[in-house]
Amino acid sequence: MSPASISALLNNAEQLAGLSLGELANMLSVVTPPNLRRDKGWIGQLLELALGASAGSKPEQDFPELGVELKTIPIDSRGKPLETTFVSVAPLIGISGLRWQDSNVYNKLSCVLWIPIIGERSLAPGDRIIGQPILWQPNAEQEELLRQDWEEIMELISLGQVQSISAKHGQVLQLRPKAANSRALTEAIGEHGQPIMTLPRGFYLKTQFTASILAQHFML
DNA sequence: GATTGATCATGC
DNA sequence: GCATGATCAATC
Repeated sequence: MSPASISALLNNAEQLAGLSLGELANMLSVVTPPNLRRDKGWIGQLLELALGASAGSKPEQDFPELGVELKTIPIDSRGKPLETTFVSVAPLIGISGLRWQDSNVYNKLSCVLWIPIIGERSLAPGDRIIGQPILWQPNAEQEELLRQDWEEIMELISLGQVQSISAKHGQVLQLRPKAANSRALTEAIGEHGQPIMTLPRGFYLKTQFTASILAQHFML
């Protein structure tokens, strides 16, 4: 089921455009939940199944042979993203000397197949519509913004300032909790260089940034 | 209404 | 707990 080339993958994704998620779920014999409250990853997993992404929880791209990451993005009827986009968990220890080009963020964002999902929050998941896919690679300006934010955040983490980093840091990339709940803990660097336990964090793309990516392609 | 911190499901 | 897939929901 895994596509042999990027063009095949893109073609497959284009065939899905216009379908509702309920229709796609029926085709795949998947049950459509009434809401996403307990199924937050349902849309992403449905599209992974439909496009033949290698399942599993490996810290890799969805199509490692193609070097492509698959991401669904919820948008309203005007094409504006409704949510930030999760990229990857942030390493909090063992990060000295880690370079931007060796980071998980760089790897995952080097080539992304965006699948817009059209529908307001109030619309039932099964009634939301799959939009036209966008194959994106960051241009020089976008990569520079990402790199700057990543380096600033990672430096603060390495200096033991992780607990002072809020979602306000960064222009396009932000660091926010990424955990089962607020009681989850993981090891990090304290302000005096000592080990501390803190909330696991993840990197997210701000909506303004993803909106610019979508706008860039809508104008083509 | 946008943003930020919190949370849900699943398979190791 | 970590990594996958994200959205929820209280607060600003």
